[in-house]
Amino acid sequence: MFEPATLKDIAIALGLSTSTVSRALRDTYEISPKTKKLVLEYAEKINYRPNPIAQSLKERRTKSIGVIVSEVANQYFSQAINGIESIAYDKGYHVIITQTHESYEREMINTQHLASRGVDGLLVSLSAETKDTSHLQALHDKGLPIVFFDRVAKEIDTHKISANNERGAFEATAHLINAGYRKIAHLSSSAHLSISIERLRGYTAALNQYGIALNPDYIKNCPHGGMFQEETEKAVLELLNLKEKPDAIFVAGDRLSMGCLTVFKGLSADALDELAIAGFSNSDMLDLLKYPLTSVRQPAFEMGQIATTMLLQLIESKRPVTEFENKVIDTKLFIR
Amino acid sequence: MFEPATLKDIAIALGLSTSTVSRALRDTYEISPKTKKLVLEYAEKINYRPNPIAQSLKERRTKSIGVIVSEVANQYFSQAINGIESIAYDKGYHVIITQTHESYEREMINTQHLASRGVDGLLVSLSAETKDTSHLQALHDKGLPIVFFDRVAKEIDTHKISANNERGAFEATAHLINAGYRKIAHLSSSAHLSISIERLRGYTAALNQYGIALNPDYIKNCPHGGMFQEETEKAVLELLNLKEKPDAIFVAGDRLSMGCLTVFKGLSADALDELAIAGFSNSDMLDLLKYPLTSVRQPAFEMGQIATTMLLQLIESKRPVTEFENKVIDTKLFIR
DNA sequence: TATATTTATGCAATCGTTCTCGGAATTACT
DNA sequence: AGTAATTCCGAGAACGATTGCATAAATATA
Repeated sequence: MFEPATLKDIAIALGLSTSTVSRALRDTYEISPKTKKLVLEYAEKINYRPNPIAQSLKERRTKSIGVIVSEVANQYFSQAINGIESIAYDKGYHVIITQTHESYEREMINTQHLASRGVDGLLVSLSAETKDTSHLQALHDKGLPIVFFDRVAKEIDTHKISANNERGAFEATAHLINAGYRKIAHLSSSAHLSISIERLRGYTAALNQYGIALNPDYIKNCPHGGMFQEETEKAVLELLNLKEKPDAIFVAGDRLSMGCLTVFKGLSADALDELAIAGFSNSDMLDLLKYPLTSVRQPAFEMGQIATTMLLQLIESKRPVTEFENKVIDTKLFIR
Repeated sequence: MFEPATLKDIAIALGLSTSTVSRALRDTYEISPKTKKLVLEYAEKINYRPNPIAQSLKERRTKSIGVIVSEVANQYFSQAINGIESIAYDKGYHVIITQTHESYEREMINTQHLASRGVDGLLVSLSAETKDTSHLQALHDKGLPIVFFDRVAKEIDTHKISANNERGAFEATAHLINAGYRKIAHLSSSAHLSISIERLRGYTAALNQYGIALNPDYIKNCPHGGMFQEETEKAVLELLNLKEKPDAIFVAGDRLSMGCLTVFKGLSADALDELAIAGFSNSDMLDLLKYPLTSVRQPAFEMGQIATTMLLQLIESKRPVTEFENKVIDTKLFIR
């Protein structure tokens, strides 16, 4: 079986003590250049690698960060993860990705799992089901660095980074209005998520600004963020069956946008006649779609990078950080 | 800061030794029921959790498996990862996902990283660039369990699971032939990948069976599997600029299929006149595309599950396994 | 009652590192 | 030459959990 060399092996081979070898490898000043060279060369020769587990045990850190997202099979998150990795690997940190599939229970399990596994920090985007964040609050209180991205917990005081959801939603809605639509519905994820609240705010602000009355019937929520297509389908059909049928829909999420289009596909052409759709999406296949989807795109990669930079800063800070940042980044509108 | 309770804390609190506490918690027969109860209740009360790092150091296993894929922002892989997780988490294993972005160098780095981090096993799908698999062979020789999925290394003797690429390719090509196309091109990933070889074989077999001569000009490879759109674009345009322009293309990969369609989008309608396309893809947005794409879909989730089951079997096997399985699973054709 | 056996617990080593001490050996200074 | 300062290195204790071995106490046996 697989037996990597240890400090002790080197020490014995060179007739030194493990302390000396350890110090030589970490380039401490108290070791003579001669000895250092000897050790370094031998270590190189036998391809010595310090055992990260022993190091973790000793140093009480794992050089790894945990990521909690709803699912990787989502363009926004997979792009954000790429951003996270790009920074983390640069700084020598491992990234452990976990998925909640929008379930509160899985979010708690994953949180526990990562915490007990001893990650040095957490990058979290809340699940659609999550209303109570005390599982995260508890860890944060115990000193575990946490940074929220995209779907943030407003009640937890830590670094947060999100897109300018309100403005993005405003722009998309305004675009629909400017294109002549007046009966604009809004399809959103679960109502309590930060992103849902902000996007709703942008939507209503746009209606307001253009003097369009808000119709409560036009607002539909999908508590599972589109994880269950039936939920999306029900919401869309309810909208289309209103006596005052909307002529446009502003959709608040990637998965929901796709779900919505999928519902459309099953409908006759005249049911969709002149029905416009705009929505948040980070897919890069939108140009290939049959049905044109004006999209609000989030800078996912950059958000991942920034979140990670913030987290590593928290992790590597000497003294406890008490000033927290709430960074907001602009989205981009792609008209189709 | 965050100081979890240790065995010692319990031992001191109850006036016992750490060994007794440890044994009580692991329910050893030599501890009296009285003491066990005492320890268990106290541990429960203070919410004791054994330190996994210390356990790993002692037991020489980490209860984690490493996954190497080209990228998670790929429907096939994200679905496979869901399958992997579903099994791994059930059995108490962590999953560490890494991405190669189709780069050989990153594959080596990730492999090293995971190995030194002490994962108990590896689930690997090779990068498009990888020709030499000695980095994996070396670890396998040292006893690290490895299971390949999708893009397998034929020269390494271990469990493997892949789709029936040859038959899938055959069916897709045959479908194009049956639909009346005769000048069928083939766009593929890097030529040395197992999946490329098998899909090419299926393609040629279909042509053969229907008595269509194979035209070498019709076969184009993209060494980076579509990671660089320019590469894909060049290949597609070369095909379309042939004097004997193909009337259909069979595409061997998910990303390539999308890349191909993206090229199409930039072309005039008559350049595409009667150009059919069929390809491997696990996207669930295909029905929403402007351009119909007949797809070969792999059972990604199941493949992830099976690969993980195989890996855990290797990991938990008492004696070294020498008989390896090469599992092949059927794909499914979706005609569009 | 004296000895053998069982039962229940503690001691100490171990996994691979890091780091605090302290102590040789060498060099510098009166 | 004798002392002080410097340079270099090793012993050993952590980190938290597991486990072989020893041993005290309790019980059984003669």
